[in-house]
Amino acid sequence: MEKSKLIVILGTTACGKSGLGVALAKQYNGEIVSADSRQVYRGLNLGTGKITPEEMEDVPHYMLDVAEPGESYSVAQFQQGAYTAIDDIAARGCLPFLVGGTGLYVRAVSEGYVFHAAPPDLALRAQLEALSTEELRARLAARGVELDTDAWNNRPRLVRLLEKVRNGEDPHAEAARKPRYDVLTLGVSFPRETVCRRIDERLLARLDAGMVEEVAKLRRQGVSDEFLEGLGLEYRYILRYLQGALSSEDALIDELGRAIKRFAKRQVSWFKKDKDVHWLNMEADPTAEAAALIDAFL
RNA sequence: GCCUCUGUAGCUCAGUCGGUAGAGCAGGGGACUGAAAAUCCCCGUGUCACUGGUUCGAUUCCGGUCGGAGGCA
Repeated sequence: MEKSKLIVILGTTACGKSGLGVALAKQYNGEIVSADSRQVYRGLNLGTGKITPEEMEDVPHYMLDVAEPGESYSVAQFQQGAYTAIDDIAARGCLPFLVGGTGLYVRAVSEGYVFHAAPPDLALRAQLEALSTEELRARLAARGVELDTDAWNNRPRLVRLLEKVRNGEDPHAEAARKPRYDVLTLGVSFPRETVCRRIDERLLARLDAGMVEEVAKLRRQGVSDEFLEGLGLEYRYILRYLQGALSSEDALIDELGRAIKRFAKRQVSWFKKDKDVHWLNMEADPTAEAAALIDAFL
């Protein structure tokens, strides 16, 4: 059976992925599946830079607002939902676009990560979380698990390894993948200085638009500080600002701006590993260039 | 005008009881298949303001010059 075609649009934050996605979707009778680990949550809008209903211009979007803030959500759930949405779009004869900046989520779908038996065990995690890092390592060593230096102090990863071992999964087994789609990957990016400038501008604009209030509102609705802290970036730093740990709006802008830029760098390191990305020239006409690539692909 | 403090990595500063120097932030590189905007790993040569002097040797001590901050008048 022939695989259905999927257009992936990835890139760092604040580079115009959403807009490009909508423009191309309209041109190709397409629909959009978001691949963003924070935009899956309802009510996280300004802080995640989520596309607004107006900006969607009637192009259907999927995998936005599919979880309640505070709820645990994982790549595997995302992959499942994205597969369903993409298959449905293709079945109706439309062209699916996967658009997003969460490297893991994009890749889980575009490369078809195969997830194993061990699902997250929240109770076990809570229990392991209480142990010292040495103890976590000791337990892994007792099970014959070898650690590389990158994971040595990485507690979430140590916990996950233990979780896998607990489920009889071999943590050293090669990660499996079963590509489900025929993929064309387009990348949007700007030189670092430009990305930084765009990040700063967008940050100020969203602050004006009421981003702080969005976080305050979530707290009022009962979303825990712990959850907000764990979301990182906007939610983490605005929370700290509301808690008084960041003394002024200037301090907030300063720290949050830096954090977003650091994040953009991590995104780049994720994406540049992928050799099949067609990086669009943003100085010229990225939509036209993308359209040419899509025409050739289809 | 006088007095005191100060001039060290892009920024903020630490330090060398004299043997050419190190942190945080920024920056760079990387890992990451069920928390991923999370989490973690690696990377620091800079005329130690300039200039004389003392010394085997000065960024470190002494003098001067030029910046900066404060105080007195």
